[in-house]
Amino acid sequence: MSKSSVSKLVPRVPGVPGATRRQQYSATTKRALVDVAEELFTENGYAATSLDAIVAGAEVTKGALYHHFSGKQALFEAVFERVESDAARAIQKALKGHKDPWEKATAGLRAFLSVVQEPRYRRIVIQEGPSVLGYERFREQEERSTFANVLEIVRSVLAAGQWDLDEALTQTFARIFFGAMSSAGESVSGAEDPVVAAANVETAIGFILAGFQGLAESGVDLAPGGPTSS
Amino acid sequence: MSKSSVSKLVPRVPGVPGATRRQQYSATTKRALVDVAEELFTENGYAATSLDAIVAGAEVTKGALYHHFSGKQALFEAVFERVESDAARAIQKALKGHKDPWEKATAGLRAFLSVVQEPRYRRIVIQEGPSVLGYERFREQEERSTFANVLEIVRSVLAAGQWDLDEALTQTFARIFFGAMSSAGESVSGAEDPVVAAANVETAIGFILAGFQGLAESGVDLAPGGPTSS
DNA sequence: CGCGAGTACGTACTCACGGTATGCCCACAT
DNA sequence: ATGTGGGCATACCGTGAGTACGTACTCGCG
Repeated sequence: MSKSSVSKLVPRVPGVPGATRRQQYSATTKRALVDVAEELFTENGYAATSLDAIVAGAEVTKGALYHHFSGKQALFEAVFERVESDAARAIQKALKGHKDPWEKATAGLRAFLSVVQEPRYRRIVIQEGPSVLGYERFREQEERSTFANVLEIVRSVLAAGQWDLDEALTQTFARIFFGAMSSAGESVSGAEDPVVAAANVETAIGFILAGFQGLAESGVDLAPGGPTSS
Repeated sequence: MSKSSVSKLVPRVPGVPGATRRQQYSATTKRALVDVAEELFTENGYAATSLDAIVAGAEVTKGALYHHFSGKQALFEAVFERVESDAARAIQKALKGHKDPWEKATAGLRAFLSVVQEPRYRRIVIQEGPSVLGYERFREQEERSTFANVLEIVRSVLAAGQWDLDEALTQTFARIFFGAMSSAGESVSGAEDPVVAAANVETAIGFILAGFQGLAESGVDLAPGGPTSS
């Protein structure tokens, strides 16, 4: 009863429904903190970025920071999650509209290559992520964002090849491709000419995919210890 | 003249030729520092390991540490280089004796998979390396050790397939495989049953290699934009 | 409209840790 | 035998993460 009329009693602000002024202000400073932290972490790295610099950039004090986050690492995690989810969204967007699994794969590849060239993704996710979060948390996070996309692509490709593998092997394939593309991303963003490097990567990966297609057409069976001639 | 009789004038110790007692003592403490640092870095990570703990473990003081190393990061680099060179040596040893490039590749794969399961390699090189050393230094180091081995394998495989690619594309292939194997190593060491996981990895990689062999036999040309059907 | 309550911060401090400055001691060359 | 410098120990400093506590303003209610 007393709650039913909340929408009238509490002052509302157009942008964010269901929030009081206090909550809005709070959310604003929290966002400012994450924004500034993302920028400074990307520029100077985690260790070299002091909380003082962050709160100064956000024009607040440490009291505010420690009100919203339990510490420096928690703040980093907030930044990390945002960068990761943005990346995952970008990739997912690129996947949409492709029905053919091979096209889907190349589209996903291109999207991933562009994501992996963003400074913030490189620095925060790839470079600092494992060290700051620890390997376990890092993998958990990736598992349900970027890696999930790769896994989906691999599934569709494997399905297209009429291969029916168990879950573990599928995951292994996905891991391998994920690592391959991460490394590929490095060779792109580290190159003096990223465009040429990106073309090389697409050629290389495309060639691997072509090998798969060839095997699919010739109806090779995929089982442990199978394909290798030894 | 005065130098010609050095071998008689300076006290020698059997184990290390050409070193005075002082130099030996010095080398011993330096080694102790690196040993303890490697252990603690592996256990608790870089940030969570204090210099006080290291010097206590090595039974020296910070004066000794700063005499041998310019700082914490320099000490880490010494540890890093040792772990990396050990890994490279192990892989190179596994490569010896194999003439057939495909056998060589699988042998290298197995060696790499075992290396990547060592806690110290995982923690110091993979997890902390990029963050502590920075991406540039990290890649420099890998370039001339572990990655060099992968590159060599890729070269021999490509040569066996009669493919003649330019340097950039070869490097790209090597990068991709390097990343693939790194990731594969994770899925092995992170699995509840590493033996099964390792078998899965070998199956997956073997399958990719089989795809290559298939393409090689059918004489596919490898050029930018070539193999993909799109 | 005021008023108690609690949220959202600000301020001032602590303490751990990386790094530095300085001095001592003993092996080593002469 | 002796000075000299390498090899280390000790004492100190600055920075920065985290904490304790104070304060003001918003909110919900009578």
